[in-house]
Amino acid sequence: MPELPEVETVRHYLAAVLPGKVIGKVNVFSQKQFPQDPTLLQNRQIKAVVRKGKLLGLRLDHGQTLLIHLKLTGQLVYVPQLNRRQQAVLGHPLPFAGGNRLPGKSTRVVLYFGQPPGKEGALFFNDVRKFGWLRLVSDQEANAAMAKLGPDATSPAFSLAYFKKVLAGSRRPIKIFIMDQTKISGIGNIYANEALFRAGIDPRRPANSLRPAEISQLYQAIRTILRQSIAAQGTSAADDAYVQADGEPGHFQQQLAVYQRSGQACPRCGQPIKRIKLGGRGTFFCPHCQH
DNA sequence: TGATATGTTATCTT
DNA sequence: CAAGATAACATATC
Repeated sequence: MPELPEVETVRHYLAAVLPGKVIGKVNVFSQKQFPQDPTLLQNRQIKAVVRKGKLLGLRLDHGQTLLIHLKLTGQLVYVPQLNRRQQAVLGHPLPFAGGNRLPGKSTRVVLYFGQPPGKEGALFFNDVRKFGWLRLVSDQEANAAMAKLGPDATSPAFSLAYFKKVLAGSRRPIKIFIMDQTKISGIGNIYANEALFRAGIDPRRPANSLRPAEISQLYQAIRTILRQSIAAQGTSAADDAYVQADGEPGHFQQQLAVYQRSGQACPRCGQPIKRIKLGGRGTFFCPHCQH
């Protein structure tokens, strides 16, 4: 699942290779996901790669930004060298993209860089479930879209004081609350479960029922988990399409304590991890350690 | 075969 | 009116 650490890992990689490159040919295989005229991107130079929460943006010249959301199964893979048929061959199969060749079965949009197309590499947007999207907007519109999101969970704007304030105003289950992108952006199902385990808090607790010490623990847990996952290049869980921008999986799945571990031993107490549904979503926790 | 998983948003309900 | 709950989206997998 591309959540904050996964999107940040992709952003970090792309920020090292894309700025300065000029978009040449653009292929759109799924119009629903990029409904605009592909030629609008032609001959445009990439200036920077930005992110807030799970939303990515390629800042272009002419005061425009290509916003990208990976949703559930989106992948952004950059390949520096293409063969004569404009194909990329990776060292190993790409989960959900249908093998190790790009474009593949689930490739939806391709941006080719340089002239002839692909001479300076290509960026492949793959997405099995077609929930992800690309949208070219003005910088102002991009800023507005990002302003609609709550403070990024890794930014200073997400302060303990802010967290206390917004929690006080909601009776929703704490797990659902911390996944609300308008309150805090970047936390999805994996890290909501992991942060609550680390903080020892039951995911069903009403947000406004947390005591100051618990809020503090959860705040620290969120920051720690996200930092550790970014350091591990994100989580490529079971049945998860997430890969880094070079096509390699992340490593944080090795450190997961509860996510997708129902029935297995809690790493702290050894009791089995339980799975319930909250807001229609899978929720994993240790009934013995989380209250 | 049909239930399941998932992030976000539109829409419905309280 | 606002907060909260739920359906819808797409598709591979079990």
